[in-house]
Amino acid sequence: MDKKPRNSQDADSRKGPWTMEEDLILINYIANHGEGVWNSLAKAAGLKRTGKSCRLRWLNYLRPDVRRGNITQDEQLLIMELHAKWGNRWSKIAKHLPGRTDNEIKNYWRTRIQKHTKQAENNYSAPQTNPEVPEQASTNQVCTVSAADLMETCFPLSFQCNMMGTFPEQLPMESNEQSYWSIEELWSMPLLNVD
DNA sequence: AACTTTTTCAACCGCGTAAAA
DNA sequence: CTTTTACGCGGTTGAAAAAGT
Repeated sequence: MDKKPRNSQDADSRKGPWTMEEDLILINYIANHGEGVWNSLAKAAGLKRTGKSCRLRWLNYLRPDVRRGNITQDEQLLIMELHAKWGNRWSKIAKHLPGRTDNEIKNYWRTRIQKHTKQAENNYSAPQTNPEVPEQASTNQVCTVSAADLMETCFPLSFQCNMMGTFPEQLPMESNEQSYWSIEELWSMPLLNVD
């Protein structure tokens, strides 16, 4: 019957999906005043949103340089490489993928990569109750096969070396021999030479 | 064509840390 | 120096879309 025993701060802030009006207000405000200082920005712009919400909306969606949609093969591989190195440091990983947000990469990893990793794992070690979690990149990962292991298993060494140093924004793409696999091909690979 | 299950992804939450008071 | 407030990050959720039956 009553409302917000809130901190007076975000007393009655809206939640849920952003409307087009809200988007426009935010875009317009930032165009005129710049981004940052999100709490006061939210108020000043007249948005009934928390600063947090504004920040997220701007960073992940409205910012002019966000690039959403299809992750390229290069990006897939880069994500795998960096995740193998750093674990779930999404923000850090995102810094190496221009236009991609931590949120998107995190989503991508969980839905497209982690799922398949688990599947692959189950395929070669089904009856194992508690497989060893490889100690990996400081953060706890939910997946039990690290991307590093997977890479090791799936990629020819020469290719790995190729990737690790300077990641190819432009590698010889259409060379005669296959240097890349699509993520689908990748996951369908046998994984049997893991003992 | 209608219903059910699965997948995707925008947005929320809590927590740790940094900055301000 | 201590307390409060803001920020940024990573984990998680749930509605909508897509895929399956």
